[in-house]
Amino acid sequence: MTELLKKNISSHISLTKSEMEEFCGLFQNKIIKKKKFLLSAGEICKFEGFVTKGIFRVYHIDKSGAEQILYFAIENWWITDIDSFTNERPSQLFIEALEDSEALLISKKDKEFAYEKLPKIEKLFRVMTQKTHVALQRRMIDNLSKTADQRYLEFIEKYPQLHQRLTNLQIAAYLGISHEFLSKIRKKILLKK
Amino acid sequence: MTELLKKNISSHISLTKSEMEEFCGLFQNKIIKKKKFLLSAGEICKFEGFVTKGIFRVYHIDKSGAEQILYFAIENWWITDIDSFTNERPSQLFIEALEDSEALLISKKDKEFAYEKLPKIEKLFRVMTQKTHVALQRRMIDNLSKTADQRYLEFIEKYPQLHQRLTNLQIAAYLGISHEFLSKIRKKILLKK
DNA sequence: TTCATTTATTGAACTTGTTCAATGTTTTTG
DNA sequence: CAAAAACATTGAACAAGTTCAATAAATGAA
Repeated sequence: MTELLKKNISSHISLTKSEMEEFCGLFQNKIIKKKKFLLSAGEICKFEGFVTKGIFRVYHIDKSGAEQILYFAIENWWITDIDSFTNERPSQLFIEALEDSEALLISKKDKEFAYEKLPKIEKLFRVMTQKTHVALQRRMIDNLSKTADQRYLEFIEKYPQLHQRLTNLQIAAYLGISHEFLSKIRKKILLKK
Repeated sequence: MTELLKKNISSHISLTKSEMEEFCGLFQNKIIKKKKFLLSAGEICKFEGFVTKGIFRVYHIDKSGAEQILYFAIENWWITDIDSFTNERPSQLFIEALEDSEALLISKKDKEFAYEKLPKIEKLFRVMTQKTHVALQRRMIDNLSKTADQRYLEFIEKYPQLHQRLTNLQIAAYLGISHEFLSKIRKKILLKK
């Protein structure tokens, strides 16, 4: 059940077999049905999770009720509200399953235990956070400099497997545009082909 | 000379006096004159830096020649191109001093030495990267959901000391709008007061 | 299968933001 | 100090993106 997790960890750092077993033993499998929430705004995020099945969206709802999708997570991706989890403060985010999904969760206490006992775990999360940060920097630059057309085209090119599983409403909330405008962009692209 | 650095580190983790001395001893002071570059796109970023004087801008130039500012760094902030530094690949970013500035720099080799010898340093950079990442997530959400007016007002409110040292061109490049439009926003705000 | 709900498309009017060009202001630098 | 360079403002025309409302299409639940 933790095969995918082990493979993921191995892609970042190297652990001995027993270290790997010990660390992965700290995770608990959780099944989340479509449209159910792993986290809601206002709660304190009690877990860091690794997706083994399905797909999640991590999003924010602003004062006017509009949704902004921070990221999607499919199999082999990690999910958490890093701010709420590390600082134990109420989350501003929602994490919702978009399909029947499963994730392996680790609690804060167990994660801290791992940091103490296995120094390489500290490295694992440093490296992963760095990579996530680099990706977000790129997205930030793209959002500052590119039109919605370009961002949409690059999104479907970069995540072909992902965009097929999403509605246009969700993609629009990720790109930061209205779904009506996304519909117009899609039409324009179709006409050009 | 490393007083500010020590204080900064202490705000994230606790080190013994000798650990602190050893780690801080790995940094070299560098003076960068106004309009000079600490890093240019195409180069491999050889340092991670801590600003002790002045101000830097970290920015990207896109294909059409427009600049997007990823962040500013004043005294007590860290600067690097984390992607180029960790993966030793050509940078896409420029780091330029906007005033006569100084920074304490650590090389990759010395930083890796510190990771090996002082496990707490691993924690230091994990924690710092997490905080930076949380801040960038917030900025991403703001950029997806707020108008330029709101983003400008929040910027000057959040960084009052910073915005006074910047030109409107630089603030516009950070907010992702043209400087002409920023000028119009400023006028509108003045009229309202 | 059918009815209800969610999702997608379209058009028209509107708002936000850009571009370009001209002009004035401030800052640098020789 | 004077000249040059960089910065800021403004207006007009335009492009990008939103909002609202109507309709069609797809999906899901009973």
